[in-house]
Amino acid sequence: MATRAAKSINGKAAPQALYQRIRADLEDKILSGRWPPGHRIPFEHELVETYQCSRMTVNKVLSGLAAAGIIERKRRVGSFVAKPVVQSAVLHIPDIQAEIAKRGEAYNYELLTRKRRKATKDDLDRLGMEQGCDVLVLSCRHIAKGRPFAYEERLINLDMVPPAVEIDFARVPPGTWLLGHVPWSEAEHQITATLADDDARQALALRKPAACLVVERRTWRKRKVITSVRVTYPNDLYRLTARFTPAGRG
Amino acid sequence: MATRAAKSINGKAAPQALYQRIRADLEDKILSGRWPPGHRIPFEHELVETYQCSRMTVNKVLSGLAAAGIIERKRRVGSFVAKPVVQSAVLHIPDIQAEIAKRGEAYNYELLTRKRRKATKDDLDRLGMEQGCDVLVLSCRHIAKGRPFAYEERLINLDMVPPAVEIDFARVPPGTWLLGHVPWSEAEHQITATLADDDARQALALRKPAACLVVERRTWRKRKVITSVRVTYPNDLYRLTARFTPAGRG
DNA sequence: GCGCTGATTATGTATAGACATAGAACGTCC
DNA sequence: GGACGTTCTATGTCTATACATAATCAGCGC
Repeated sequence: MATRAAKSINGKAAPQALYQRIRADLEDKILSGRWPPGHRIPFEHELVETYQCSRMTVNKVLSGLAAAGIIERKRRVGSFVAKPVVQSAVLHIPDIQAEIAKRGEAYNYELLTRKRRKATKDDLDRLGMEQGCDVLVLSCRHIAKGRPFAYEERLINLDMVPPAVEIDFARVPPGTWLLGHVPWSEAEHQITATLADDDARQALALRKPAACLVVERRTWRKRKVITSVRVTYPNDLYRLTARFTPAGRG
Repeated sequence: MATRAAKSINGKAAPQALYQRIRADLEDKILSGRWPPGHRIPFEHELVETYQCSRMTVNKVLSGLAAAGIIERKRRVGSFVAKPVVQSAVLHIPDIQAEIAKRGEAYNYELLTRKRRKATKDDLDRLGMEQGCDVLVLSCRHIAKGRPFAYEERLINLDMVPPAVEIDFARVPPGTWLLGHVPWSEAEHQITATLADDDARQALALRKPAACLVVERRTWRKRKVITSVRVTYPNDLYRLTARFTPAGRG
Protein backbone atom coordinates (compact mmCIF):
# COMPACT_ATOMS: atom_id res chain seq x y z
CA MET A 1 0.00 0.00 0.00
CA ALA A 2 2.98 2.25 0.37
CA THR A 3 3.53 2.60 -3.35
CA ARG A 4 3.17 6.28 -4.10
CA ALA A 5 2.89 7.50 -7.68
CA ALA A 6 -0.40 7.51 -9.54
CA LYS A 7 -3.28 5.19 -8.60
CA SER A 8 -6.03 7.61 -9.50
CA ILE A 9 -9.11 7.64 -7.35
CA ASN A 10 -12.12 8.34 -9.55
CA GLY A 11 -10.06 9.59 -12.44
CA LYS A 12 -8.85 13.00 -11.28
CA ALA A 13 -5.34 14.32 -11.09
CA ALA A 14 -3.62 12.83 -8.06
CA PRO A 15 -2.19 15.54 -5.76
CA GLN A 16 0.46 13.19 -4.39
CA ALA A 17 -0.04 11.78 -0.94
CA LEU A 18 -2.73 9.20 -0.47
CA TYR A 19 -4.41 11.00 2.39
CA GLN A 20 -4.50 14.18 0.35
CA ARG A 21 -6.18 12.40 -2.50
CA ILE A 22 -8.71 10.89 -0.18
CA ARG A 23 -9.34 14.27 1.35
CA ALA A 24 -9.74 15.91 -2.04
CA ASP A 25 -12.13 13.18 -3.00
CA LEU A 26 -14.32 13.62 0.06
CA GLU A 27 -14.19 17.40 -0.08
CA ASP A 28 -15.33 17.26 -3.64
CA LYS A 29 -18.31 15.11 -2.72
CA ILE A 30 -19.23 17.57 0.01
CA LEU A 31 -18.61 20.90 -1.68
CA SER A 32 -20.27 19.77 -4.87
CA GLY A 33 -23.42 19.14 -2.88
CA ARG A 34 -23.57 15.43 -3.67
CA TRP A 35 -23.24 14.88 0.06
CA PRO A 36 -25.47 17.59 1.53
CA PRO A 37 -25.25 18.93 5.09
CA GLY A 38 -26.23 16.25 7.56
CA HIS A 39 -25.25 13.44 5.21
CA ARG A 40 -23.54 10.57 6.94
CA ILE A 41 -19.96 9.98 5.94
CA PRO A 42 -19.03 6.33 5.53
CA PHE A 43 -17.52 4.79 8.64
CA GLU A 44 -13.79 4.73 8.91
CA HIS A 45 -13.70 0.99 8.30
CA GLU A 46 -15.77 1.47 5.14
CA LEU A 47 -13.38 4.10 3.84
CA VAL A 48 -10.54 1.74 4.65
CA GLU A 49 -12.24 -0.75 2.34
CA THR A 50 -12.96 1.84 -0.34
CA TYR A 51 -9.49 3.30 -0.52
CA GLN A 52 -7.64 0.17 0.51
CA CYS A 53 -5.54 1.82 3.16
CA SER A 54 -5.11 1.71 6.91
CA ARG A 55 -7.47 3.26 9.40
CA MET A 56 -4.79 5.71 10.55
CA THR A 57 -4.82 7.21 7.11
CA VAL A 58 -8.56 7.74 6.81
CA ASN A 59 -8.57 8.91 10.40
CA LYS A 60 -6.07 11.59 9.51
CA VAL A 61 -8.29 12.70 6.65
CA LEU A 62 -11.46 12.80 8.74
CA SER A 63 -9.75 14.53 11.66
CA GLY A 64 -8.50 17.16 9.23
CA LEU A 65 -11.94 17.70 7.75
CA ALA A 66 -13.37 17.99 11.25
CA ALA A 67 -10.69 20.50 12.25
CA ALA A 68 -11.58 22.51 9.16
CA GLY A 69 -15.22 22.48 10.16
CA ILE A 70 -16.30 20.65 7.04
CA ILE A 71 -17.60 17.63 8.89
CA GLU A 72 -18.65 16.87 12.44
CA ARG A 73 -17.75 13.71 14.24
CA LYS A 74 -19.43 11.99 17.15
CA ARG A 75 -18.16 9.03 19.00
CA ARG A 76 -20.02 5.84 18.57
CA VAL A 77 -22.33 7.68 16.18
CA GLY A 78 -20.41 8.59 13.07
CA SER A 79 -19.29 11.53 10.96
CA PHE A 80 -21.60 13.93 9.18
CA VAL A 81 -21.30 16.77 6.71
CA ALA A 82 -21.42 19.97 8.75
CA LYS A 83 -24.16 22.52 8.30
CA PRO A 84 -22.91 25.44 6.27
CA VAL A 85 -21.60 28.16 8.56
CA VAL A 86 -24.23 30.83 8.66
CA GLN A 87 -21.78 33.33 9.97
CA SER A 88 -18.09 32.99 9.68
CA ALA A 89 -16.30 33.79 12.89
CA VAL A 90 -13.94 35.65 10.68
CA LEU A 91 -15.93 38.25 8.86
CA HIS A 92 -19.16 39.19 10.41
CA ILE A 93 -21.28 40.23 7.45
CA PRO A 94 -23.96 37.70 7.79
CA ASP A 95 -27.51 37.27 6.88
CA ILE A 96 -29.09 40.64 7.47
CA GLN A 97 -32.33 39.18 8.71
CA ALA A 98 -30.57 37.10 11.34
CA GLU A 99 -28.46 40.10 12.23
CA ILE A 100 -31.41 42.29 12.97
CA ALA A 101 -33.24 39.54 14.79
CA LYS A 102 -30.23 39.09 17.04
CA ARG A 103 -30.48 42.72 18.05
CA GLY A 104 -34.06 42.05 18.96
CA GLU A 105 -35.47 44.57 16.53
CA ALA A 106 -38.50 44.24 14.32
CA TYR A 107 -37.47 43.08 10.90
CA ASN A 108 -39.11 43.74 7.61
CA TYR A 109 -38.12 43.02 4.09
CA GLU A 110 -39.27 44.19 0.70
CA LEU A 111 -38.42 42.94 -2.73
CA LEU A 112 -38.23 45.96 -4.99
CA THR A 113 -37.39 44.50 -8.38
CA ARG A 114 -36.82 41.07 -9.86
CA LYS A 115 -35.63 40.33 -13.36
CA ARG A 116 -34.26 37.35 -15.15
CA ARG A 117 -32.01 37.91 -18.13
CA LYS A 118 -28.95 36.90 -20.07
CA ALA A 119 -26.09 38.63 -18.31
CA THR A 120 -25.25 42.04 -19.74
CA LYS A 121 -21.69 43.20 -20.01
CA ASP A 122 -22.20 45.16 -16.82
CA ASP A 123 -23.58 42.11 -15.02
CA LEU A 124 -20.59 40.02 -16.04
CA ASP A 125 -18.35 42.77 -14.77
CA ARG A 126 -19.97 42.74 -11.38
CA LEU A 127 -19.77 38.98 -11.25
CA GLY A 128 -16.19 39.06 -12.41
CA MET A 129 -16.93 36.62 -15.20
CA GLU A 130 -15.87 36.43 -18.82
CA GLN A 131 -18.33 34.00 -20.21
CA GLY A 132 -22.03 34.76 -20.50
CA CYS A 133 -24.65 33.19 -18.27
CA ASP A 134 -28.21 33.55 -17.12
CA VAL A 135 -28.66 35.83 -14.15
CA LEU A 136 -31.35 36.72 -11.70
CA VAL A 137 -31.26 40.41 -10.87
CA LEU A 138 -32.80 41.45 -7.60
CA SER A 139 -33.02 44.60 -5.58
CA CYS A 140 -34.55 44.78 -2.18
CA ARG A 141 -34.41 46.58 1.10
CA HIS A 142 -34.20 45.53 4.70
CA ILE A 143 -36.10 47.39 7.35
CA ALA A 144 -35.43 47.48 11.06
CA LYS A 145 -37.80 49.17 13.48
CA GLY A 146 -39.72 50.58 10.56
CA ARG A 147 -36.71 52.39 9.19
CA PRO A 148 -34.90 51.34 6.01
CA PHE A 149 -31.73 49.71 7.16
CA ALA A 150 -30.02 48.45 4.04
CA TYR A 151 -30.43 48.52 0.30
CA GLU A 152 -29.37 45.38 -1.49
CA GLU A 153 -28.65 44.86 -5.17
CA ARG A 154 -27.95 41.28 -6.07
CA LEU A 155 -27.02 39.17 -9.05
CA ILE A 156 -27.37 35.40 -8.90
CA ASN A 157 -25.63 33.21 -11.45
CA LEU A 158 -28.43 30.90 -12.53
CA ASP A 159 -26.01 28.52 -14.22
CA MET A 160 -24.60 27.80 -10.77
CA VAL A 161 -27.88 27.98 -8.83
CA PRO A 162 -30.73 26.91 -11.11
CA PRO A 163 -33.23 26.42 -8.27
CA ALA A 164 -33.02 30.13 -7.44
CA VAL A 165 -35.40 30.86 -10.27
CA GLU A 166 -38.17 28.98 -8.45
CA ILE A 167 -37.79 30.79 -5.16
CA ASP A 168 -40.22 33.46 -4.10
CA PHE A 169 -37.83 36.17 -3.08
CA ALA A 170 -40.72 38.40 -2.10
CA ARG A 171 -41.04 36.16 0.93
CA VAL A 172 -37.51 35.15 1.76
CA PRO A 173 -34.51 37.47 1.43
CA PRO A 174 -32.07 36.13 -1.17
CA GLY A 175 -29.15 36.26 1.25
CA THR A 176 -30.96 34.13 3.77
CA TRP A 177 -31.98 31.59 1.17
CA LEU A 178 -28.57 31.37 -0.43
CA LEU A 179 -26.75 30.99 2.88
CA GLY A 180 -28.98 28.12 3.84
CA HIS A 181 -29.06 26.31 0.52
CA VAL A 182 -25.94 26.93 -1.47
CA PRO A 183 -22.54 25.81 -0.24
CA TRP A 184 -19.68 28.10 -1.07
CA SER A 185 -15.98 27.80 -0.90
CA GLU A 186 -14.72 31.34 -1.14
CA ALA A 187 -15.88 34.90 -0.67
CA GLU A 188 -14.51 38.34 -1.32
CA HIS A 189 -15.65 41.60 0.18
CA GLN A 190 -14.97 45.10 -0.91
CA ILE A 191 -15.89 47.83 1.45
CA THR A 192 -16.11 51.48 0.60
CA ALA A 193 -17.69 54.61 1.89
CA THR A 194 -19.68 56.72 -0.54
CA LEU A 195 -22.51 59.12 -0.77
CA ALA A 196 -25.65 57.19 -1.58
CA ASP A 197 -26.54 57.17 -5.27
CA ASP A 198 -30.08 57.94 -6.41
CA ASP A 199 -31.42 54.39 -6.28
CA ALA A 200 -30.02 53.84 -2.85
CA ARG A 201 -31.19 57.20 -1.59
CA GLN A 202 -34.70 56.50 -2.68
CA ALA A 203 -34.74 52.98 -1.27
CA LEU A 204 -33.30 54.15 2.03
CA ALA A 205 -35.56 57.18 2.22
CA LEU A 206 -32.69 59.57 2.66
CA ARG A 207 -33.55 63.20 2.12
CA LYS A 208 -30.10 64.50 1.47
CA PRO A 209 -26.77 62.93 0.53
CA ALA A 210 -25.41 60.88 3.39
CA ALA A 211 -22.28 58.85 3.94
CA CYS A 212 -23.01 55.19 3.42
CA LEU A 213 -21.08 52.04 3.95
CA VAL A 214 -21.11 49.94 0.82
CA VAL A 215 -20.25 46.28 1.07
CA GLU A 216 -19.81 44.35 -2.14
CA ARG A 217 -19.47 40.63 -1.84
CA ARG A 218 -18.86 37.92 -4.38
CA THR A 219 -19.11 34.29 -3.51
CA TRP A 220 -17.63 31.33 -5.32
CA ARG A 221 -17.91 27.60 -5.42
CA LYS A 222 -15.03 25.86 -7.07
CA ARG A 223 -13.80 29.01 -8.76
CA LYS A 224 -17.17 29.79 -10.26
CA VAL A 225 -19.12 32.81 -9.09
CA ILE A 226 -22.39 32.05 -7.37
CA THR A 227 -23.59 35.51 -6.54
CA SER A 228 -22.56 39.12 -6.33
CA VAL A 229 -24.24 41.51 -3.97
CA ARG A 230 -23.89 45.16 -3.12
CA VAL A 231 -25.38 46.28 0.15
CA THR A 232 -25.63 49.94 1.08
CA TYR A 233 -26.04 50.92 4.70
CA PRO A 234 -26.75 54.46 5.87
CA ASN A 235 -23.79 55.62 7.89
CA ASP A 236 -25.39 55.78 11.26
CA LEU A 237 -27.14 52.46 11.16
CA TYR A 238 -24.44 49.96 10.61
CA ARG A 239 -21.14 48.98 11.95
CA LEU A 240 -19.23 46.14 10.48
CA THR A 241 -17.04 44.16 12.77
CA ALA A 242 -14.46 41.60 11.96
CA ARG A 243 -12.64 39.74 14.64
CA PHE A 244 -10.06 37.16 14.01
CA THR A 245 -7.08 35.25 15.02
CA PRO A 246 -4.26 34.29 12.72
CA ALA A 247 -5.10 30.84 11.43
CA GLY A 248 -5.60 28.30 14.13
CA ARG A 249 -4.18 30.27 17.02
CA GLY A 250 -7.46 30.58 18.89
CA MET B 1 3.32 5.93 27.42
CA ALA B 2 -0.33 5.38 26.80
CA THR B 3 -1.36 6.39 30.29
CA ARG B 4 -3.56 9.41 29.90
CA ALA B 5 -4.61 11.40 32.97
CA ALA B 6 -2.43 14.13 34.39
CA LYS B 7 1.34 14.17 33.82
CA SER B 8 1.62 17.92 33.65
CA ILE B 9 4.12 19.36 31.26
CA ASN B 10 5.59 22.51 32.81
CA GLY B 11 2.91 22.79 35.42
CA LYS B 12 -0.12 24.06 33.53
CA ALA B 13 -3.56 22.56 33.35
CA ALA B 14 -3.50 19.53 31.08
CA PRO B 15 -6.11 19.80 28.29
CA GLN B 16 -6.31 16.03 27.98
CA ALA B 17 -4.63 14.41 25.04
CA LEU B 18 -0.87 14.26 25.00
CA TYR B 19 -0.51 15.81 21.59
CA GLN B 20 -2.78 18.65 22.62
CA ARG B 21 -0.67 19.34 25.64
CA ILE B 22 2.47 19.33 23.55
CA ARG B 23 0.84 21.65 21.07
CA ALA B 24 -0.31 24.02 23.80
CA ASP B 25 3.19 23.99 25.21
CA LEU B 26 4.84 24.87 21.91
CA GLU B 27 2.23 27.45 21.02
CA ASP B 28 2.79 29.11 24.32
CA LYS B 29 6.52 29.34 23.72
CA ILE B 30 5.88 30.90 20.33
CA LEU B 31 3.05 33.30 21.11
CA SER B 32 4.70 34.49 24.28
CA GLY B 33 7.66 35.57 22.20
CA ARG B 34 10.13 33.28 23.94
CA TRP B 35 10.62 31.64 20.55
CA PRO B 36 10.66 34.61 18.18
CA PRO B 37 9.96 34.40 14.44
CA GLY B 38 12.70 32.48 12.68
CA HIS B 39 13.60 30.54 15.79
CA ARG B 40 14.41 26.93 15.11
CA ILE B 41 12.04 24.44 16.65
CA PRO B 42 13.75 21.40 18.15
CA PHE B 43 13.96 18.47 15.78
CA GLU B 44 11.28 15.87 15.98
CA HIS B 45 13.63 13.41 17.61
CA GLU B 46 14.53 15.98 20.23
CA LEU B 47 10.88 16.60 21.03
CA VAL B 48 10.43 12.85 21.25
CA GLU B 49 13.11 12.91 23.93
CA THR B 50 11.64 15.93 25.68
CA TYR B 51 8.08 14.70 25.86
CA GLN B 52 8.89 11.01 25.95
CA CYS B 53 6.50 10.03 23.22
CA SER B 54 6.66 8.57 19.73
CA ARG B 55 7.64 10.52 16.65
CA MET B 56 4.15 10.11 15.20
CA THR B 57 2.82 12.14 18.07
CA VAL B 58 5.19 15.07 17.78
CA ASN B 59 4.80 14.88 14.03
CA LYS B 60 1.07 15.32 14.42
CA VAL B 61 1.67 18.37 16.58
CA LEU B 62 4.16 19.96 14.21
CA SER B 63 2.06 19.21 11.13
CA GLY B 64 -0.85 20.88 12.85
CA LEU B 65 1.16 23.95 13.73
CA ALA B 66 2.39 24.13 10.16
CA ALA B 67 -1.15 23.81 8.80
CA ALA B 68 -2.15 26.66 11.09
CA GLY B 69 0.66 28.80 9.71
CA ILE B 70 2.36 29.11 13.08
CA ILE B 71 5.51 27.35 12.01
CA GLU B 72 7.15 26.53 8.71
CA ARG B 73 8.74 23.23 7.96
CA LYS B 74 11.43 22.36 5.45
CA ARG B 75 12.67 18.90 4.70
CA ARG B 76 16.12 18.12 5.75
CA VAL B 77 16.33 21.58 7.26
CA GLY B 78 14.00 21.77 10.19
CA SER B 79 11.01 23.66 11.53
CA PHE B 80 10.95 27.36 12.29
CA VAL B 81 8.61 29.83 13.90
CA ALA B 82 6.80 31.56 11.04
CA LYS B 83 7.26 35.26 10.46
CA PRO B 84 4.26 37.17 11.72
CA VAL B 85 1.82 37.58 8.88
CA VAL B 86 2.25 41.12 7.70
CA GLN B 87 -1.00 40.84 5.92
CA SER B 88 -3.49 38.24 6.78
CA ALA B 89 -4.91 36.55 3.75
CA VAL B 90 -8.13 37.03 5.56
CA LEU B 91 -8.51 40.70 6.17
CA HIS B 92 -6.52 42.99 4.05
CA ILE B 93 -5.98 46.04 6.21
CA PRO B 94 -2.29 46.01 6.28
CA ASP B 95 0.55 48.33 6.75
CA ILE B 96 -0.42 51.49 4.93
CA GLN B 97 3.11 52.19 3.81
CA ALA B 98 3.46 48.77 2.21
CA GLU B 99 0.04 49.17 0.70
CA ILE B 100 0.89 52.35 -1.06
CA ALA B 101 4.26 51.05 -2.16
CA LYS B 102 2.56 48.07 -3.73
CA ARG B 103 0.52 50.39 -5.85
CA GLY B 104 3.74 51.98 -6.98
CA GLU B 105 2.84 55.41 -5.68
CA ALA B 106 5.04 57.89 -3.91
CA TYR B 107 4.63 57.54 -0.18
CA ASN B 108 5.03 60.12 2.47
CA TYR B 109 4.34 60.11 6.12
CA GLU B 110 4.03 62.77 8.79
CA LEU B 111 3.81 62.47 12.52
CA LEU B 112 1.40 65.13 13.70
CA THR B 113 1.33 64.68 17.47
CA ARG B 114 2.98 62.46 20.02
CA LYS B 115 2.17 62.32 23.68
CA ARG B 116 2.91 59.99 26.52
CA ARG B 117 0.53 59.86 29.43
CA LYS B 118 -1.33 57.83 31.98
CA ALA B 119 -4.37 56.54 30.15
CA THR B 120 -7.41 58.76 30.51
CA LYS B 121 -10.86 57.32 30.86
CA ASP B 122 -11.40 57.92 27.19
CA ASP B 123 -8.16 56.16 26.28
CA LEU B 124 -9.13 53.12 28.30
CA ASP B 125 -12.44 53.11 26.55
CA ARG B 126 -10.82 53.04 23.17
CA LEU B 127 -8.48 50.30 24.28
CA GLY B 128 -11.33 48.39 25.80
CA MET B 129 -9.53 48.15 29.12
CA GLU B 130 -10.62 48.51 32.70
CA GLN B 131 -7.35 48.92 34.47
CA GLY B 132 -5.14 51.94 33.98
CA CYS B 133 -1.88 51.86 32.05
CA ASP B 134 0.67 54.05 30.37
CA VAL B 135 -0.14 54.93 26.81
CA LEU B 136 1.56 56.51 23.87
CA VAL B 137 -0.84 58.69 21.92
CA LEU B 138 0.02 59.35 18.30
CA SER B 139 -1.66 60.98 15.39
CA CYS B 140 -0.23 61.01 11.93
CA ARG B 141 -1.11 61.10 8.29
CA HIS B 142 -0.15 59.07 5.30
CA ILE B 143 0.35 60.73 1.97
CA ALA B 144 0.24 59.14 -1.46
CA LYS B 145 1.19 61.06 -4.57
CA GLY B 146 1.32 64.25 -2.56
CA ARG B 147 -2.26 63.91 -1.42
CA PRO B 148 -3.30 63.04 2.12
CA PHE B 149 -4.44 59.47 1.97
CA ALA B 150 -5.26 58.51 5.52
CA TYR B 151 -5.45 60.03 8.97
CA GLU B 152 -4.38 57.78 11.79
CA GLU B 153 -5.04 58.14 15.52
CA ARG B 154 -3.29 55.56 17.59
CA LEU B 155 -2.95 54.46 21.18
CA ILE B 156 -0.20 52.10 22.20
CA ASN B 157 -0.36 50.30 25.51
CA LEU B 158 3.12 50.89 26.89
CA ASP B 159 2.67 48.24 29.54
CA MET B 160 2.52 45.71 26.74
CA VAL B 161 5.06 47.33 24.44
CA PRO B 162 7.61 49.21 26.54
CA PRO B 163 10.13 49.60 23.70
CA ALA B 164 7.65 51.71 21.76
CA VAL B 165 8.60 54.70 23.86
CA GLU B 166 12.09 54.64 22.38
CA ILE B 167 11.04 54.55 18.77
CA ASP B 168 11.22 57.62 16.62
CA PHE B 169 7.78 57.56 15.10
CA ALA B 170 8.57 60.64 13.09
CA ARG B 171 10.64 58.37 10.91
CA VAL B 172 8.78 55.10 10.92
CA PRO B 173 4.98 54.81 10.91
CA PRO B 174 3.73 53.14 14.08
CA GLY B 175 1.76 50.52 12.15
CA THR B 176 4.81 49.44 10.24
CA TRP B 177 6.92 49.22 13.34
CA LEU B 178 4.36 47.36 15.38
CA LEU B 179 3.63 44.84 12.65
CA GLY B 180 7.28 44.02 12.35
CA HIS B 181 8.15 43.90 16.03
CA VAL B 182 5.17 42.91 18.10
CA PRO B 183 3.52 39.52 17.78
CA TRP B 184 -0.22 39.49 18.19
CA SER B 185 -2.74 36.80 18.63
CA GLU B 186 -6.03 38.46 17.91
CA ALA B 187 -7.45 41.51 16.19
CA GLU B 188 -10.81 43.17 15.86
CA HIS B 189 -11.90 45.64 13.26
CA GLN B 190 -14.85 47.92 13.23
CA ILE B 191 -15.67 49.60 10.01
CA THR B 192 -18.01 52.50 9.62
CA ALA B 193 -18.75 55.26 7.18
CA THR B 194 -18.96 58.78 8.50
CA LEU B 195 -18.49 62.35 7.58
CA ALA B 196 -14.98 63.39 8.55
CA ASP B 197 -14.74 65.17 11.89
CA ASP B 198 -12.76 68.37 12.24
CA ASP B 199 -9.42 66.81 13.11
CA ALA B 200 -9.68 64.41 10.24
CA ARG B 201 -10.86 67.05 7.82
CA GLN B 202 -7.93 69.22 8.63
CA ALA B 203 -5.41 66.42 8.41
CA LEU B 204 -6.82 65.19 5.15
CA ALA B 205 -7.11 68.68 3.69
CA LEU B 206 -10.77 68.25 2.89
CA ARG B 207 -12.60 71.46 2.11
CA LYS B 208 -16.09 70.27 2.75
CA PRO B 209 -17.64 67.32 4.56
CA ALA B 210 -16.93 64.09 2.72
CA ALA B 211 -17.85 60.47 3.27
CA CYS B 212 -14.97 58.66 4.85
CA LEU B 213 -14.28 55.07 5.63
CA VAL B 214 -13.26 54.69 9.26
CA VAL B 215 -11.45 51.56 10.32
CA GLU B 216 -10.90 51.00 14.02
CA ARG B 217 -8.68 48.16 14.95
CA ARG B 218 -7.66 46.73 18.28
CA THR B 219 -4.97 44.14 18.60
CA TRP B 220 -4.35 41.74 21.45
CA ARG B 221 -1.70 39.43 22.68
CA LYS B 222 -2.89 36.90 25.16
CA ARG B 223 -6.08 38.79 25.92
CA LYS B 224 -4.26 42.02 26.62
CA VAL B 225 -4.65 44.97 24.30
CA ILE B 226 -1.53 46.04 22.50
CA THR B 227 -2.80 48.94 20.46
CA SER B 228 -5.93 50.62 19.24
CA VAL B 229 -5.96 52.60 16.04
CA ARG B 230 -8.53 54.58 14.11
CA VAL B 231 -7.76 55.25 10.50
CA THR B 232 -9.86 57.58 8.42
CA TYR B 233 -9.75 57.33 4.63
CA PRO B 234 -11.42 59.83 2.32
CA ASN B 235 -14.11 58.01 0.44
CA ASP B 236 -12.62 58.05 -2.98
CA LEU B 237 -9.13 56.97 -2.03
CA TYR B 238 -9.54 53.68 -0.36
CA ARG B 239 -11.18 50.37 -0.85
CA LEU B 240 -10.93 47.67 1.69
CA THR B 241 -10.96 44.13 0.46
CA ALA B 242 -11.30 40.94 2.37
CA ARG B 243 -11.09 37.58 0.72
CA PHE B 244 -11.41 34.34 2.46
CA THR B 245 -12.23 30.73 2.48
CA PRO B 246 -14.03 28.94 5.29
CA ALA B 247 -11.34 27.43 7.46
CA GLY B 248 -9.13 25.03 5.64
CA ARG B 249 -11.13 24.65 2.48
CA GLY B 250 -8.50 26.28 0.32
C1' DG C 1 -43.32 1.04 31.45
C1' DC C 2 -39.01 2.49 33.95
C1' DG C 3 -34.43 2.62 35.32
C1' DC C 4 -30.23 0.28 35.72
C1' DT C 5 -26.39 -2.45 33.74
C1' DG C 6 -23.41 -4.18 30.61
C1' DA C 7 -22.28 -5.13 25.70
C1' DT C 8 -21.34 -3.05 21.49
C1' DT C 9 -19.18 0.00 18.42
C1' DA C 10 -17.19 4.12 16.12
C1' DT C 11 -14.16 7.33 17.06
C1' DG C 12 -9.83 9.17 19.73
C1' DT C 13 -5.18 8.65 20.86
C1' DA C 14 -0.77 6.53 20.91
C1' DT C 15 2.91 3.30 19.50
C1' DA C 16 6.92 1.20 16.79
C1' DG C 17 8.61 0.36 12.56
C1' DA C 18 9.17 1.20 7.72
C1' DC C 19 10.17 3.43 3.44
C1' DA C 20 10.03 7.85 0.54
C1' DT C 21 12.04 12.17 -0.57
C1' DA C 22 13.93 16.81 -0.69
C1' DG C 23 17.71 19.27 -0.07
C1' DA C 24 22.05 20.45 2.23
C1' DA C 25 26.77 19.16 2.71
C1' DC C 26 30.63 17.20 0.96
C1' DG C 27 33.74 15.28 -2.15
C1' DT C 28 35.35 14.51 -6.88
C1' DC C 29 36.59 15.49 -11.38
C1' DC C 30 37.53 18.55 -14.94
C1' DG D 1 36.97 27.30 -9.00
C1' DG D 2 32.69 25.45 -10.71
C1' DA D 3 29.76 21.63 -12.31
C1' DC D 4 28.70 17.12 -11.11
C1' DG D 5 27.22 13.10 -8.17
C1' DT D 6 26.86 10.88 -3.45
C1' DT D 7 25.70 10.67 1.12
C1' DC D 8 23.24 11.97 4.92
C1' DT D 9 19.36 13.43 7.50
C1' DA D 10 14.94 15.65 8.93
C1' DT D 11 10.67 15.60 7.47
C1' DG D 12 6.60 13.20 4.96
C1' DT D 13 3.72 9.38 4.63
C1' DC D 14 1.88 4.90 5.70
C1' DT D 15 0.99 0.56 8.23
C1' DA D 16 -0.54 -2.67 11.85
C1' DT D 17 -1.70 -2.83 16.38
C1' DA D 18 -3.37 -1.46 20.83
C1' DC D 19 -6.12 0.44 24.23
C1' DA D 20 -9.31 4.41 25.78
C1' DT D 21 -13.75 6.45 25.72
C1' DA D 22 -18.35 7.95 24.81
C1' DA D 23 -22.75 6.96 23.41
C1' DT D 24 -26.10 3.80 22.01
C1' DC D 25 -28.73 -0.21 22.55
C1' DA D 26 -30.45 -4.45 24.32
C1' DG D 27 -31.59 -6.97 28.20
C1' DC D 28 -32.75 -7.38 32.87
C1' DG D 29 -35.29 -6.76 37.10
C1' DC D 30 -38.96 -4.48 39.09
